Amino acid sequence: MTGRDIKEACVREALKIIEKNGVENLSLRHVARRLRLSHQAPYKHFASKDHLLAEIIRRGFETFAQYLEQDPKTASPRRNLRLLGKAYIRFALDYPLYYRLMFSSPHPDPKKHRAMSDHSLAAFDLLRERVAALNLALRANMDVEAEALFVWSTVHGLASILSWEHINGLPMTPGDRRRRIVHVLNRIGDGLRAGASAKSRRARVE
Amino acid sequence: MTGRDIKEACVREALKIIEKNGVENLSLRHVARRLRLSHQAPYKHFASKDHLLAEIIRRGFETFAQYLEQDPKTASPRRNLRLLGKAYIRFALDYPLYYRLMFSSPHPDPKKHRAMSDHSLAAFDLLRERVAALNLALRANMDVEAEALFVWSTVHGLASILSWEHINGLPMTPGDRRRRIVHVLNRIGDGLRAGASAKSRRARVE
DNA sequence: CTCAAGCGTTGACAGTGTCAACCGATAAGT
DNA sequence: ACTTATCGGTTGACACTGTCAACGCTTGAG
Repeated sequence: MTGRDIKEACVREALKIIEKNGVENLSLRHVARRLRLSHQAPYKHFASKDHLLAEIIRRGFETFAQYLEQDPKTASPRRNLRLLGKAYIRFALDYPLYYRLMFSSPHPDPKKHRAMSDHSLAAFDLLRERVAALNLALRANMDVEAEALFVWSTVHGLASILSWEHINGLPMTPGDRRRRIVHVLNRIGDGLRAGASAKSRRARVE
Repeated sequence: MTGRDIKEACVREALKIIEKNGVENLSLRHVARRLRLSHQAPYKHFASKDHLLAEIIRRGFETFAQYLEQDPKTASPRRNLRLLGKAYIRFALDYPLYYRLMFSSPHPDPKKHRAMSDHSLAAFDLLRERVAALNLALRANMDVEAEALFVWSTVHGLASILSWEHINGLPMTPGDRRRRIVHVLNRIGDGLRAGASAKSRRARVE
């Protein structure tokens, strides 16, 4: 084993350690020990501990992007938006560890962090775009930005709660979970429908 | 300065450090140094670093509970639910640091952690109760648990995004922010309305 | 007056991130 | 083909961390 293999092995081993001991107990020396290498070996592949963490999170965003873009673009804007939401949730359920690292952990490295939040912003762009498409198709007069924030909030909140409970093992059968996810996604649709039909009365009593 | 004062000072100083350097760079020795005490002094008041962190988070949940319960109970269940949502958001905006520590950080101490997640569950209970009250008042036939999860998801997601951006300083004027918050809360109401009027067709095409 | 407990101290130890120096193999340039 | 620089591994050292152990003062209870 040499070269890029070791880099790969570092990432893999780091993920195992995070999964078992939590991200706050990750240590490069531990990684090196598990790989039977000297404590400085990982530094030949990552400039610092934060760089290793950043790489892990980067991969998280990578597969996240794959999830979000993998869904087929159908002819129905409404269905496309829903597929995006489902993909988002599916990612959070498939990779709760990644999800928590990406969205519920103190990020490292303000410089790399820029690249990450760019990724995150790209996801939001995708969402905004689909909301805009829906708006166009319905000939409605949505406040696209605000509507997108609503969708984003709900989906992100649901994903957070699910990935949190997924770990915590709160009592919720898979059937229940599935049903409630569908329910929440339905409510998003309901909200948007209401927004689309209420064309001009943007200002409402608070 | 002695006794309980020092305990208080530790918490205060720890908060300052977290605010400046992030929670992952908090160290008891640093706290002690800033207080011109020996490195072991804090251990006379907190059994471990995690216990200090747990105390900080506990206080977060405490004022969180105050926020959620401070709003007056009006006669309108709908209004009550909305007030709860607003209080939730207000807390996240007033104490973004607390909010992130409570909901977006690796928690310490699995034993204390039980007490914390109890607090969090208590908040969810309050929400569920108000949704149930709304359901009763409307003589609707909601799936209260699912409906509450919808509300919880949206509010929590919005609060997360806001507290995240609040730190990150993303371009959003206070006016915009206020308007969008109102918008999202309106959408929650729209979703619930749709749920209340669709009494029996619980199962819908996914 | 004794003495135990509370609360501060110093000292030590293992574990951490990271800098510096070293060293072999291997690829490049002359 | 010989030099040489770079890559990727090594050991050693440093400052810093959490935490245990032992020590001392101060003070209130018996």
